[in-house]
Amino acid sequence: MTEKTQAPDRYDIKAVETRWRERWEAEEPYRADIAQKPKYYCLEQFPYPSGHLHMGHVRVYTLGDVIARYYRLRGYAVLHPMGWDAFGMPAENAAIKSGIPPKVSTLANIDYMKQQMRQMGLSFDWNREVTTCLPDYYRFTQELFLLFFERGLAYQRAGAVNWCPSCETVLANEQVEEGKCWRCDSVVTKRDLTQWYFRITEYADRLLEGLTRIDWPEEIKAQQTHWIGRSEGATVQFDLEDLGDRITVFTTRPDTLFGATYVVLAPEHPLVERLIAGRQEADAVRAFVERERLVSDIERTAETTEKRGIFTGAYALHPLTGARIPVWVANYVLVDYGTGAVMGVPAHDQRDYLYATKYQLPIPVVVKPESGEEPALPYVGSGVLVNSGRFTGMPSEGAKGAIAAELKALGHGDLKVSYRMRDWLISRQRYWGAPIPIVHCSECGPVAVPKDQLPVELPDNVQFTGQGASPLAQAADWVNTTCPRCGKPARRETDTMDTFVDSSWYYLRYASPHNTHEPFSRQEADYWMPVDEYVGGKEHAVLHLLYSRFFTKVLHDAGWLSVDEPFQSLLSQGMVIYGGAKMSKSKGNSLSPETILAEWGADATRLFMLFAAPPEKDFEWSQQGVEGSYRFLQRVYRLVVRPRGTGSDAGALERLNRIQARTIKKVTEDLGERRAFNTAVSALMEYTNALYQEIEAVSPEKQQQLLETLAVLLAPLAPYLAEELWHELGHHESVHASQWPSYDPAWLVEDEVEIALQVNGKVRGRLVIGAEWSEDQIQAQALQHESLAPYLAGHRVKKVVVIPKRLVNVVVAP
RNA sequence: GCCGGGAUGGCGGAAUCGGCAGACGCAGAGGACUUAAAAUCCUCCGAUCCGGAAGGAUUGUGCGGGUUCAAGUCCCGCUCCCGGCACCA
Repeated sequence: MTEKTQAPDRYDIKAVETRWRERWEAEEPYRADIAQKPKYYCLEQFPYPSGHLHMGHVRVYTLGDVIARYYRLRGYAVLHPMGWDAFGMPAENAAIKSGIPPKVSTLANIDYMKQQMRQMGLSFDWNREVTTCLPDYYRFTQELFLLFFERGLAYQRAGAVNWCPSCETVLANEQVEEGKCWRCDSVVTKRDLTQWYFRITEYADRLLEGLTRIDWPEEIKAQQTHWIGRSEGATVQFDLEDLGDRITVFTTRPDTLFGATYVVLAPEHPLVERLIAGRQEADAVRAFVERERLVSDIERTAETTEKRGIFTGAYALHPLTGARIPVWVANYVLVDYGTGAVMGVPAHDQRDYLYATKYQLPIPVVVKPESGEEPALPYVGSGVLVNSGRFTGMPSEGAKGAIAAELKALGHGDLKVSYRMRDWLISRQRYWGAPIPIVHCSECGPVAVPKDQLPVELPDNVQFTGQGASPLAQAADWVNTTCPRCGKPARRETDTMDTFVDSSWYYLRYASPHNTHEPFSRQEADYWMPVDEYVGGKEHAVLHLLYSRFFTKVLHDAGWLSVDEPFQSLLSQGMVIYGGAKMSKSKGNSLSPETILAEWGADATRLFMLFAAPPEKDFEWSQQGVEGSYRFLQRVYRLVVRPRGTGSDAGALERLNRIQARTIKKVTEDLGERRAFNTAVSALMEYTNALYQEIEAVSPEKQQQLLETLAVLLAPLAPYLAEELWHELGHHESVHASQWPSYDPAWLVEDEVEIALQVNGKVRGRLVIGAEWSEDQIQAQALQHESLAPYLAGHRVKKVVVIPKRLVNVVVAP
């Protein structure tokens, strides 16, 4: 009995999804075009093509897709593109193992992942796909490098850098987490190397200021603010006794200057060697410096590490008192923050206090609390200056400026702002990245490759050994070239760029993906930018998200762009959890999107991810949970296709009109403003339940209209089923090209409301009131209501609070 | 230590501007349909107590205070959990 005369009670997910996927791909309904209507740029962070989507990708692309589909239905010109962050080490490491060239494996991975995205029903405009490892993209990455170079924002510098021994390359500061490589977790060591940097510190204040103008989660803004680490203070210069030199320190507490009893240099400070030359302390200091240099960064910068130091034998002169104070070298001073030197003020700094106690240096108090009592040491608060020459008696806050001014007048210091953030180290000693477009000439130095010679393409004939320097260095016929300026023999730069450079501007390339003569056109970028909603993970809070803001500001300054912030709003989604923990292969709790999509289909998978938690919270996958979403979709399907009776019950019609209006309003707000997709889904469930209750009591025309509303509201969330229902309802165009429903606000106004009757705040009864009732009328009815009688009898009514449409609270004396 | 976020039934979560806590779903219980099961449909479902039941009382949003007619929501003081930073002068 396979014969089916009635509508089936379930739909075949695979058949439905295949049918519409094929049609959508043929018709390309998601092409973004500049149009005479408001634009909406919805972007999700593009993936590294590892070979397979993971559940985190499924979540982030679902969230973005809902937003994109919603705004399309609202009539916006929507840009919703996708691409590939395709340079990076995994492909190169795979090449070392397997011999398959990175380009080959990467492009194959892209093909597979693209097919997975198509299966998920994601509404990307594939005509705008960008792939950062292809020359038609990275030639512009190189062009942007040259722009930075011309503007003095890209420069080479020698110095100690972070080196990941496992990745065989250097890392930027942002890419070292607790002393370990962000990618592979190896302990990072130091190397002295000449490397390329982007001068992001020049934009520190603008990066801070911009945060006040964008709609990002507090959490992410706080992380960036802290990373930038702006700190207002002063420099103070201490002349060295018997030497022509001076030591410059940075302090945030110039008010405590009179309490400085010693000066400390970082072990790596360039002055150390000059200070000790010829002194009896020299050998001991050198030995100390050598020892400290070997200590790893994690240990070196841990707060709990014991403070160790050594006296250099040299003395400095206090700039205001002229006192002789000893110069030390100590492990707790960092060479790359401030000036790499500090003044030791033991009474008013925790670290200096510990140090001075250990080495028996004097600890004079120069700030006392307002109350005048003796402070417990170290006293790091503000107060009034004591023992501070002519500044004695001054409040410490005011003394900061006064002392800095005095120093400036004497030529011994000035006000100064320091930042924690360092310049961005972008060189990588790896093959699979965009080559830095520079030629090194022995006559002219580093010379920019002229624009018309871009791209500097990666050579194919290289060996991947994973050893030593960039594999590019071994490609002799590639490395050896001529100087673009003088024509003499020269060598190409063999380092490639950090892949974060590629991803710092991809959102602009989407505006002009086929432009062959510039990275993007200003006219197109100005139409689409800024990104209205950017969806991605929190792990990029100070990496990609900071770098992209920096790029946008530089391009704005160069006149290439009108905006100076790339991402107006940021939706930062939580992790996908399974079995109580973040998924990982090592924990054996990973879920494969392939299996899940095959079992439940894209719609149920999407719907469950949206329903089970708000976007920014972690989301736990559960088998029973996705079953619930699957059941709901089947229930909706049955509601639409099953044979239904009809009727003309005026009460039912009114109730259905009301819930229809309420649902449209709720789903509109939840998708559009609140991004509360979980409550949007629950509203649709309630609507569906209500339709089940009494849709048969109204006319066929009203039924059609109620169900059409359901299909359109469901379209952003479950695009395949919505399309199927839309066609079941007799339409021939796509539901995704239809219009978001509107509602008559009159239906939101209830003409009868049940309110709570409280006595002393406790609910004791209920009362149905008419919308037109006055407060007096409500109060009168409430007071005579029989349910309150036992509670009012024998008590004096002190007060009656009437909240229209909510409750009446009668306050009685005990 | 500092910064940010959080804590609500057995579970995920809702309560958007101080106004009836627990929407919606999951799990569970009962019932209908079925030869049976699945599926589906209907009902119940914070805790404690009273009651045969209908119903009622008390209590309840991490803890302790406070403001208010009214607090999950506001204020003060804590506890614990998650995330970030961590000798940054």
